[in-house]
Amino acid sequence: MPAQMEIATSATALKARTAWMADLDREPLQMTGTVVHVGEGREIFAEGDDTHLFYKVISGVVRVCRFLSDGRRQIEAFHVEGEVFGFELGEERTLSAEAVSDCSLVSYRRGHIETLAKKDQAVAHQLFQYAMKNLAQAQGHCLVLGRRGAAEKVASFLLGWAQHSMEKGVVHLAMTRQDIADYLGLTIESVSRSLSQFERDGVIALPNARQVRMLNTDALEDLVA
Amino acid sequence: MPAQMEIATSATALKARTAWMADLDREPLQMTGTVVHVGEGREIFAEGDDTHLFYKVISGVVRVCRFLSDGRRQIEAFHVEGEVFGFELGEERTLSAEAVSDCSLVSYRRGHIETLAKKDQAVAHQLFQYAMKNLAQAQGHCLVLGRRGAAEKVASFLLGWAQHSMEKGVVHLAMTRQDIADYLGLTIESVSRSLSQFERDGVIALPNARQVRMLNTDALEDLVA
DNA sequence: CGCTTAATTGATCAGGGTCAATCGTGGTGG
DNA sequence: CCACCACGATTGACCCTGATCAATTAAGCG
Repeated sequence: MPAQMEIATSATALKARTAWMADLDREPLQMTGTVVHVGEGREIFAEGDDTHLFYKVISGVVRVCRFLSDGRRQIEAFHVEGEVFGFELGEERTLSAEAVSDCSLVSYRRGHIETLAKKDQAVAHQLFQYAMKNLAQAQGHCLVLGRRGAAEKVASFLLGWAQHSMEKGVVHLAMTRQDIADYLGLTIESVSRSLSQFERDGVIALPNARQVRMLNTDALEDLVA
Repeated sequence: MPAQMEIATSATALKARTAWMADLDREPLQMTGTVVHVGEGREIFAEGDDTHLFYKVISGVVRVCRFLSDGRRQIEAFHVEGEVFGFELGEERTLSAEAVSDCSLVSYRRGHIETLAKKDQAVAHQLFQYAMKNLAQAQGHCLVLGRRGAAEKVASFLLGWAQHSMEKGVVHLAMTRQDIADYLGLTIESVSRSLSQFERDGVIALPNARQVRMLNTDALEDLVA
């Protein structure tokens, strides 16, 4: 368990109705977790770690990834508020996770939740839903990775990310170009070039590297087809 | 529901201890399914279909895939004996499935199983396990798709497939080159060239297009790293 | 105000896509 | 039984996209 994660307070002690508790009634996991804060770039867990904890994102963005022996990195998924990540079948992790931005998470004890799930079918159902959500995400990711063109991939990523973090037509990218590249199986240069090209085509505007104004969503959707 | 699937017999009526029932005791889904046979190349379900059925493979190989509007196909996964496929979150399927070879499957009614799962935690747990298995598979697939080289991808596929169907050092490929290509995000030609190169390098032998004799597994594993 | 790191842009190159021809094999029908 | 056909697989030639290498710009931050 990484030292850089600071335990803020037990979730059970939290009285304030914060965002992650917004749907209390439909959230059987509510009372069982511990809130932790993780600074930008910090490790949440690493390949080879024990799998006895898993997490739910309260705020911030998390990347889950795998490293190849030659140093390349494949980002499996970005996780945002409300999403659960970090459960695996085996005892030992095959993936690692880091905070893309400062994050607040709830950590759950796997064994504890499994015990709960045995008694309470609502917990079991919730767990299953989270697993399925992640599965659907991974399958969508496969589709993007299988796509031929770099522009297609970047467009696909933009549209997907826009669904999370668009505000008045402006998407805030929490992650670096390198993160995007590692997510899409491209190089940083290809990502940059695709974005520049979109801007030249008047499809997006880039007020700064982290802000994308969506000018012509349809054009992107045509690309993704 | 495709007409080409012929219902053989209710699973509950099956007395013979066939392979798919081998681990009866650990299989809470055992008594609830219907056995169907699907001929090679036949559709099992299509994008847009209802999700009220899901399946378990008794024998044969199934491909689960998605079609892009321009006709390209991304194969999400190949499923073999013992694997479960075809459950999705929504009411409507986002994926289609076809028989790569003649298949025997058990189909389960989603609603029925969900009712069971509410009463029997063992069923719920089993379902969760299957979902997680598919998740792990999809994540592994992402890793392969993200890889740079064609040879790396093909090597990775061969090693993965060998774990299912190797027999005395010979792997039988149930699928065509096109299937492999669509699974790996390559063209048929690139797959063929990679295999030919492996053969020239003495890493494999290709007695015929569907048989691969593994001569130097280590060399392949080095490629995949 | 420099220093550091991220991002963009340009030039070149190689891997894989594309197009096309050939080979091989299994199935069918004369 | 064999000839032919159809389809999958292989091989070759060429081209294009994206990787690589390198230089420049931009943006935080002490």
